[in-house]
Amino acid sequence: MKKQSFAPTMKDVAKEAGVALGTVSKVVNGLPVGDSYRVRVEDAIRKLNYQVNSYAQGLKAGKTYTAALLIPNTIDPFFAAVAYHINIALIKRQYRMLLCCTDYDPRQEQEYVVMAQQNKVDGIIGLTYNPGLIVEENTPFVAIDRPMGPKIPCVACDNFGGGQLAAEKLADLGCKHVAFLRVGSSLDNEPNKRKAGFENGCLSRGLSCEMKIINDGAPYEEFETFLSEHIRDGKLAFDGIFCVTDRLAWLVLGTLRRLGQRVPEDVQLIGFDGIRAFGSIDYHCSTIVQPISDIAEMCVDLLLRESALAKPPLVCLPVTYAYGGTTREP
Amino acid sequence: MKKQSFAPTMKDVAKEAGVALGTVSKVVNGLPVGDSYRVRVEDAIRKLNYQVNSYAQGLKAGKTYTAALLIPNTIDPFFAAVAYHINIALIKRQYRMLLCCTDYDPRQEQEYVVMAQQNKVDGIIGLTYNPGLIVEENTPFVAIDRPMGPKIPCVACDNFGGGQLAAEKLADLGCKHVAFLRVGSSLDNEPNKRKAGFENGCLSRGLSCEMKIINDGAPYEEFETFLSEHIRDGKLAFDGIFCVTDRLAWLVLGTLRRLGQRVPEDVQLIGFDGIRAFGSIDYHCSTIVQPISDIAEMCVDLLLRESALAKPPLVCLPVTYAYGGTTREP
DNA sequence: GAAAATACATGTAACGTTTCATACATATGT
DNA sequence: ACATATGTATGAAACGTTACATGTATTTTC
Repeated sequence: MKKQSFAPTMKDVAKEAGVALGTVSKVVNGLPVGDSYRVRVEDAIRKLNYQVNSYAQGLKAGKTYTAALLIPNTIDPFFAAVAYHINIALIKRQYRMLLCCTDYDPRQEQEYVVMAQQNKVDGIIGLTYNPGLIVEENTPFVAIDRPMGPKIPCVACDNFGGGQLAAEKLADLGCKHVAFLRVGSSLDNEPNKRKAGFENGCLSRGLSCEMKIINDGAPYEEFETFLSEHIRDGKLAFDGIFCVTDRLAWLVLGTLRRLGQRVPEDVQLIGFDGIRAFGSIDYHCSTIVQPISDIAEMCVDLLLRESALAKPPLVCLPVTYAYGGTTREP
Repeated sequence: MKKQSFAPTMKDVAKEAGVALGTVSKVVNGLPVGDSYRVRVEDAIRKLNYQVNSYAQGLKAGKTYTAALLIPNTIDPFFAAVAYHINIALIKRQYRMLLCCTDYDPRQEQEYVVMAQQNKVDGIIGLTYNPGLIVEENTPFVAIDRPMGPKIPCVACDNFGGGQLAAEKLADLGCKHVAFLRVGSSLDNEPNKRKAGFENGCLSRGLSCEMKIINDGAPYEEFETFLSEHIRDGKLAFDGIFCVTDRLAWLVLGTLRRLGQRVPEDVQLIGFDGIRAFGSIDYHCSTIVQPISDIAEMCVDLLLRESALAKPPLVCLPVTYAYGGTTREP
């Protein structure tokens, strides 16, 4: 048994075409080769149905043209959207994407980073809320949304400005008493910028604001309890609500309706992320839109840029407001 | 410049530990090595922070421990769920997943298949509705949901049985006049099994059934038009509706409410897929559940099985019915 | 205590590619 | 017609790993 795989190699092509190995390599890589040689090689390639072995290429080049994307899962529509746009941005540059789902598990996240290093992926783009993640110095890594330390570039949308924008919008739309709802992660001890921005916006616009933050393990019913406790004689104490994500906003929208509150007549609702679930207007909410496609492009740019930057940048991309039916407009 | 990459190799480790190259390899692969050698090698590995280069491994072994998953996108929650479960199934077997999003584009799909062959991924799992896709004989390929030809195994849920089950459920729940709604793909000329099963079920249970199928390019408003045309004096002509996917069911749920129909009081609604969007009861519908995790396991089993089967199987996994608030129970 | 058997570290070849110095053949100049 | 210059195909080395045949040191047996 000479060969275990039936796949033809460059050597086979060279023999078939009656040329040297190097000549085949040149043809495959589009380097200048005499025409008579070129056609002979091309014929042989077609005849044998030859495909380059990119693992041999990778070994030689020390490059793999593959990048890993670390996200918690593909189920959450926000992560799914990130995966989608990162994939597009990588494909544009002839890169492939190794998708690594971590389920928020720090152990798995660390394993994936090591695995990515072993695979010699050319870099890692990580959307993780794990501040303890250890990334080797020489591993190209770009963080999404959360800064991972002084050595690692991070691309995020303007979370603070988005929170502020939400407050201003609610103020513009006539709200007086608003609430901020959030599901916090127990692993994530960073102060929430959307909350900070919202608070700041409320302060400068004179809105009274109440916060309700539950932990990620807690049942979402806590929001229902919170809201129902703020209803007196059928009337909710808030005329505006800002939810930290669209996903939460959708849930709260259902909760509010179940509690007999009309949206946007009685209470206006703004989410964050700009996820258009299923492309349906039924699942819209008014929201602060993250420029996910720009974020993806920027991540890939930073990851694949030839020269490492002296100081890794913290990129902050602008957000916009989009009407989605849960506010009193237009 | 001796080395372009700073990553240490087995040779470096061997030199550091003062042992032979082969000994390092054995330690790395857990093969029996004398204890004194083992500790020396392990120390050297730690000291140099050595990581195996799996591209060299792949080149040597002709195996990459990577499989490609071909799906249209990660945005559709059904595809996202498939990606999630396939990933889990692959990880269990120490495989990694290369995710390839095709956007339903036959050209891209074909490109990805070739790319996958070049990468020498050990196999491809494809969820595609492209009957023209050319897959080389010797490329391990498993299709999800759609049979791709006599040479390629396919794993699907019991679509026909699911359609039938939906009809039976609606009949059991007292429906008399039902409708089937579907968004069809222009590329996909295969008869729809869910539709066939539903028709069959309606026939055997004496339900009158109307079909409305729009093409994937068409605006979803056509469903709204269709439904509103079947309302006379505020009363819908149907007391039960079966939608070909949950996604469509969610849309139709919104449409029905907008048309002043109560679900499930006036009309009962059943979807298909069993996707629990955002884990929220607000976005549930009663549905025929695909065993996505079983499908994923089965795909990976078939893909990685050592011995090729004489006749590639068409696996059909059973579906179940799940109550989700849009039918009159319990 | 010497010969045979065992155990295990060693080092080299091979995987399929790219690259670079070499060699050859053709074209140019005198 | 001869020497030089040009262009281009050639083939060997190298990338980092694994596996196997070889060699050496230790243990066992009578």
